[in-house]
Amino acid sequence: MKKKSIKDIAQELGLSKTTVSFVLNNKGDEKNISKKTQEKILAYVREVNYQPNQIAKSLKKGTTHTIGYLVPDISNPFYAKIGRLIEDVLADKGYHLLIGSTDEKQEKEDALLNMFVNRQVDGLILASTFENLGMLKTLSAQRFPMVFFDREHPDFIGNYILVENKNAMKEAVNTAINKGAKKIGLLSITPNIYSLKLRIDGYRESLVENQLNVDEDLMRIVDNSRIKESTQEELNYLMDKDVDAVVFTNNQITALALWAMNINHKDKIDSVRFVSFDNLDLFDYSNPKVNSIAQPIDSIANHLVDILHEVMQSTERVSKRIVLEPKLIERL
Amino acid sequence: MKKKSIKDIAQELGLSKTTVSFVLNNKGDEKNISKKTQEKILAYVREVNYQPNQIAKSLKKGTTHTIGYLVPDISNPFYAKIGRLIEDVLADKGYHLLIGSTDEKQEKEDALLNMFVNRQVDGLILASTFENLGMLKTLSAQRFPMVFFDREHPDFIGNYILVENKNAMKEAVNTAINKGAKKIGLLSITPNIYSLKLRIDGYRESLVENQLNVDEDLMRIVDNSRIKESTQEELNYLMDKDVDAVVFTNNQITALALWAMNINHKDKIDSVRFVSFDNLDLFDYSNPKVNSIAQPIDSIANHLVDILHEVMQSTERVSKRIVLEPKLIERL
DNA sequence: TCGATTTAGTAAACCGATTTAGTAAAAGCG
DNA sequence: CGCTTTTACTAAATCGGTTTACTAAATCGA
Repeated sequence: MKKKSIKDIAQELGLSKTTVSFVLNNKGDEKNISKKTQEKILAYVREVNYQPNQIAKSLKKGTTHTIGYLVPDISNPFYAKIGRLIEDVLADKGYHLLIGSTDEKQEKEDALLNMFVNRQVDGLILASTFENLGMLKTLSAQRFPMVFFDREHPDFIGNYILVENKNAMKEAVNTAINKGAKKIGLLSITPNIYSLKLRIDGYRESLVENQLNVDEDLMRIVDNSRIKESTQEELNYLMDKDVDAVVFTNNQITALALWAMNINHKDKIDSVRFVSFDNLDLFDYSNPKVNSIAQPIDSIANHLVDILHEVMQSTERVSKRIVLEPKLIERL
Repeated sequence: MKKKSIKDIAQELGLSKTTVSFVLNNKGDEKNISKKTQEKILAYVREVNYQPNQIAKSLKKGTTHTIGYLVPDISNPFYAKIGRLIEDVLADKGYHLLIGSTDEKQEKEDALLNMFVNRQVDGLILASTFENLGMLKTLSAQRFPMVFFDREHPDFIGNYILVENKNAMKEAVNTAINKGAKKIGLLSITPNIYSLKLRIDGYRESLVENQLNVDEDLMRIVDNSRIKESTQEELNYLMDKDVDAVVFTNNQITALALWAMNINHKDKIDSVRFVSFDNLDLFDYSNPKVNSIAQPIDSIANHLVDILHEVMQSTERVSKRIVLEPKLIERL
């Protein structure tokens, strides 16, 4: 009992494939198929629960109703949540997600981009590492529908949904200073991404504005390839220097620092102030609590889908850059 | 400059589609295509960076190298992590993931299953709610390659990768009792899933074995449809009853309870003992800390892919049920 | 030297849908 | 009644690959 094709249906009803196809695509009236025949087809199709082969459809139509979602790591809560929100919005429109995690590695990103293109996805939503602009520029030149988020590259023009990085970080650090912080360290993953640089700039500017000493030695960059151990080491370094606050440039490093803090510096948990770019629910009940800059994920997801949809429709080139305001969540 | 097809390549080289296809599929030698021609084709293909259309390939071959991943919520850290691990293992084999979240809703699950089948995925990895056995049984009867995890249904025979639920929970509760807990509450999402029932059974059995009073009133089921508020209410209830430990049946509810605890019962944080089925990294630095039953996610992911692969290869029906041992992580 | 085999390749069918271009019969019209 | 139009439907091409069945030329073997 293999799956029925439209050809089978047509044969069994003594009609042509064409007629059946027309009716199934709601073109029965337009194509002058009699009500009776339409009814007959629909009834039969319902009876045998015929399901059209989407692959065949895609081949002919050149559209797959599939969107590629390319991020550094789908299991990072930020990307996972955005992914989930996008999934829901897209599902309403009949689109589904093919996913790919790059681990920030260019080869993986390139391979995945190729994979997406060969599978004829209708569009891409991506948090690219922007290490290989060539490939992205080629796609862009071909008008391949793409919308970027979370990260941007100044040399790449495209559709971006971003959040304000520098000012949000500045404001968050200002708040920490107002609450009494005087010696503020920074912990970041390697800032190969422009957004991270901006976040670090925000930290710097806040210190300057508040006439605090900008000490490069308190700005620690962890080694991405051994991120857990490296975070622990760098946090230890900062705690040894007796900082009274630590600023983190993304949620991943904050979570790791929380872990390290509970292992090595339980005594200082109540005396140090954590500030994180990106929010995590757990900051509500972590030890220590964390002040965080929460990206408006619902809004990001909605904009991503809206813009992508717009790009997929329109024939002209569109390049929108939408910058959303994150929200500072104060917990201590 | 539209994408080149194999037909274009053939024309441009003065060869037939057949020859080009043979060479591109490494059948050049077998099909007696001369070395010279093979070289010519390969060189040209490299030069113009020809990428075969996977959709066309899929249509002809009847295989898409795509696996469907169906879970209640891809943004739940447990499913997200398993998803990520599976993604990596599958990518090595040239497979990629199409995802779908069900929100535990049967209609969504059915729609997604249909979607997966119509898109001709080669296999499914699923944490089903098992509310509509009909659809699953139909697929199973058609030998559709499926592997289930996280949840099982006693009336459905299939491939399962599970963890020991009852005994693991019993052991975890035993440990809490040994450390001094005497009045132990339980908080669970609606246990419509067999695994959850088993976890609750484990809790019960531990109480019985330790001659503690089994008080149904201390076993609180939250309302899934307003899970956040309901968890808060039920936690309040338990705290009012002065329990000295709370057992949670999955990570989602534990995280919510941690949040509620920090809002309403800060004073009791150090005097209450949390035990959670499912681990979360954050339990290392949450307030309070949480003893958890960690599922062996790497092992689960590897088994899922292994078994799925096996099922996809073999023509006979296979039904394996693999039960892995979770690990108790003691943090307090 | 002549039939058999090997070499090197191709034409055409096929996967399962959509879509264009067309036809035969019925209906409309003056 | 004869011509046009409409109705109701279909044959065949197409999307871009793979695969089967075939052929012409070169080589082999006795």
